[in-house]
Amino acid sequence: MTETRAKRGRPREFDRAAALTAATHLFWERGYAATSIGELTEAMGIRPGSLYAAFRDKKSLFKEVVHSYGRSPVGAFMGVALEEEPTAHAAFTRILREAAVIYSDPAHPAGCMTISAATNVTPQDAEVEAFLRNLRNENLDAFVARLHLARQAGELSDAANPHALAAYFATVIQGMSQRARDGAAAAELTETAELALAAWPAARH
Amino acid sequence: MTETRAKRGRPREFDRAAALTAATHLFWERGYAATSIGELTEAMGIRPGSLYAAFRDKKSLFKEVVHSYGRSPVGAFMGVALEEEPTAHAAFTRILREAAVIYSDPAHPAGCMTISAATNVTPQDAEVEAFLRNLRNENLDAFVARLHLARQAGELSDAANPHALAAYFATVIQGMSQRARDGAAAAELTETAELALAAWPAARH
DNA sequence: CGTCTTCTTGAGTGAGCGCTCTAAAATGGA
DNA sequence: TCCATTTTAGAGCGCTCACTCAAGAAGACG
Repeated sequence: MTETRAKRGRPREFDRAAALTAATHLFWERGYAATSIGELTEAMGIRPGSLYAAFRDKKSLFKEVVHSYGRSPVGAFMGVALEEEPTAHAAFTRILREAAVIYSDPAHPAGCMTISAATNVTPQDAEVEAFLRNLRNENLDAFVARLHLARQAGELSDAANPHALAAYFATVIQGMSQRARDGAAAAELTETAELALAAWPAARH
Repeated sequence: MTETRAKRGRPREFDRAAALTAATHLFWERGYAATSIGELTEAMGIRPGSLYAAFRDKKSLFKEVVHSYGRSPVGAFMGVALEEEPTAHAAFTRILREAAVIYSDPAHPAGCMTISAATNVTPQDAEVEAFLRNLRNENLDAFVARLHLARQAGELSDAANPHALAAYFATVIQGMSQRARDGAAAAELTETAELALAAWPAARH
């Protein structure tokens, strides 16, 4: 976070970004609650004291992991597609097709971390669960906003329901993440994406 | 399980079925790992010794909970629809519409327990995760089988892909469970279900 | 050099976990 | 009545958890 480089005192001996990447992999694979400080310190190559000095505590580390994940290509592809594609139909087509490939990419843990990393949680970790839930709902809001814009622009008929469509696509995406974690490969997820796109109202694209 | 009633020895003082229901509610709400023996015994109204005497251990209790859940209306509605409906289209239409209502029913925890109760799990609880994953994949297999039958019966064109369709519906259902746990109400889930049904190939129903 | 600041190390904290044990209590059968 | 059997209550087992602390190490600055 605070990247005030090389001031006074003993310099940090480990690569903070690399440690964050290692933590990301573990949290993504197992989720927040099922990942222990012991596993984290081992994967990050540091001792507990260093972890707490650099990242405050487990919750703060997790939140920073999620933020950096959200700025990575794998975590940001939806927002990028919404921005870059000229039409809503093109944006959601791209989102679903990319999700199929990204969620099943064996280069990293399956699925979307925001969707799956904090689903089974004790009451004292409820804050973490709510944190991810908010991100998911913000994403849904972005879908709704984009589809409202599309309707105003005439891409969708006035009869189309932006909220219903947005919720539908969010549902499919969350389901695809689950299927990826259950072992579904890119081929299956791509077929699912194509079928899901059949729900797009009117064929005027 | 073994319901050998009233043999010798001191009779059990608590209602085994009621205790199982209380455990179901907790596991459904929080998941396997985030539910402690202490919370279970309090909710079930018994002491740890009684729990272990009656249910063996935490894993066995959870598996029995899942089995009884699978035999309840809320847990068995998909299999029932697949059996009772004369056509695959009718079956999947009913499944999606019922899921919308059941997953968001405030009478019990949101979503499907089989989908959400063991997603963030430590390596030593991997068996529990695999147990639920197998149930999900068996459900997917049942979808595939039903759609194969439908194609043979001429309900679907030969060009239709039973596995792709089955995976698509499974994906939507798992996504609906997630959305329900994020607070989606029956109205939204029903809209999602109707949109999802638009993917059904050819309009010959 | 000495001092200040920060990081690293390794031991160790209290709390909560799943689970067990002992002894008393409650039944049926001999 | 007495014994065999099973359940109960309650204390407590060993272990792991997230987290802390004291002491030393490594740089910057005077």
